Amino acid sequence: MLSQHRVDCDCIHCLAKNFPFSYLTHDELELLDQNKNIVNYNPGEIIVKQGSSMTHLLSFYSGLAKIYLEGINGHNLILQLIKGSDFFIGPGMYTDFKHHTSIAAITRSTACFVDIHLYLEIMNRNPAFANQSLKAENIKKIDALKKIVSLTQKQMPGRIADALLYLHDNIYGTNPFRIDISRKDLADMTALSKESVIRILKQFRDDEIIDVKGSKIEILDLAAVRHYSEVG
Amino acid sequence: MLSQHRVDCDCIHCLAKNFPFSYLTHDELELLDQNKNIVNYNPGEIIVKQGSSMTHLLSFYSGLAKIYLEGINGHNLILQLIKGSDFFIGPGMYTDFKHHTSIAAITRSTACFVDIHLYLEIMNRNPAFANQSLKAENIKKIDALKKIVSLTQKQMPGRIADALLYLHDNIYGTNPFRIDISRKDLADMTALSKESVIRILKQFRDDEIIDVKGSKIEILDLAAVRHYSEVG
DNA sequence: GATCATCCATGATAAAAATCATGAAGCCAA
DNA sequence: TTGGCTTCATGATTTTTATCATGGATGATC
Repeated sequence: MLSQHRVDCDCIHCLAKNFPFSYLTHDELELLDQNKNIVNYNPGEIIVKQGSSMTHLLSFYSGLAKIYLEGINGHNLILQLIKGSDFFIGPGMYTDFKHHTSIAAITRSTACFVDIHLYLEIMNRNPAFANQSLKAENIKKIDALKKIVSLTQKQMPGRIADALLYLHDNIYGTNPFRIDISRKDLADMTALSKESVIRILKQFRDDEIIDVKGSKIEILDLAAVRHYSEVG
Repeated sequence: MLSQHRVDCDCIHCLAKNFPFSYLTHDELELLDQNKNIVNYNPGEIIVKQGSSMTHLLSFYSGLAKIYLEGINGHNLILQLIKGSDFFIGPGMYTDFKHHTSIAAITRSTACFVDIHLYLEIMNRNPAFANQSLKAENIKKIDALKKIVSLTQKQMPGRIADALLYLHDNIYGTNPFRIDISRKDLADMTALSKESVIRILKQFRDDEIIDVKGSKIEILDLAAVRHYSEVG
């Protein structure tokens, strides 16, 4: 049944459009194509495990997955969601060459793996691509700083507002949107307990800021959500 | 009185030893040397202001400073301390070319500024240096991930333990050590209130894990501190 | 369609941490 | 030395959030 996934892709047409791969030459893309490795995943399956060796880089092809930190006492913290056509380089690159986060599929997903040695080779001979990779990494670092502020300086309504805005702006892009993640995942995104998540969602619904029906969420008052996000 | 600071340095002898500058050629170091800009700061003075344009990069020459995020409602969060010979590239590099953190002197400090265009030029023509810069940035990103875990999943004793270990291992390197930062700064490092910091320090002292006399801190039971750091 | 498992929801309670209030101690400057 | 200022310290109280307990809804499986 996994054959329903489309796996016959080539890097020239797939990666060429994506930042930072748009800076690669045709030859370099063909090199990647000959060394790629496509894998399908069912919901819940682990794609990358924190602590394992970083032998390949991940170009996420389709589906939805969560990038998360395995913390203390079994607590996970979801750093970001990743959807079709996102490229992922972990911070273990150039340092200890281990994965410092885990990635798990939320929906059925397809991922494309690129050998890390090939990536390094291309990095060394294509400075423009190296610069753009730096840029991509720094954007993630800015996001991480925002996340630290959100998680340490905002209280529950502000953090839930941030999660709702993230899902709306970055993942689904529609309103209403149907979330594929559980309340537990929302809790792991906001570093709250799942009961607290449910309580704030109920409070937002009672205040007619959002409408929640199961997994379907509609933002009724975007300005109010943004306000909660800003004041904390 | 600022003339007490030594300001007659040259990049060839100063930067050549420091990662990632050890990967630069003699000519490149001379280029830096001709374009450097040395500034002295008194305690409390702002060296880099969050939100300002990133026109120069900072090579911290001597003293002690704090790199912090200006958050919500006047709350600051100290990400790291920076001491002599540390090089600082912010995540605004390659993205919006703005500073996303502020840096303020804690003790009298001297900083050396490098024009960003020059840095970018060297990055483009020296791939080995570019790779090492990536490495330096990724090490900071790993630290940021650890910080997120510390601040979101550990409670007060674990976070204070982390701060004590950071000061001991990374900043002062001696035991006992005399901290230059206030209790308020410790609070900003751990995202706690200053009263809570004082209470945990007192608890650690009562438990004979540390000895605190004003700004002098001695770790009496390093294993206990590490244990608090690990279990949260 | 009954059973089981998982997720969602909600109230009651407990724990964690912030805030408030108040002094004490240290440090300068006049 | 005195007064003023900042930092440090500590107890009382309140706020915030997690945990616990329980029940309902939903969905898959046989």
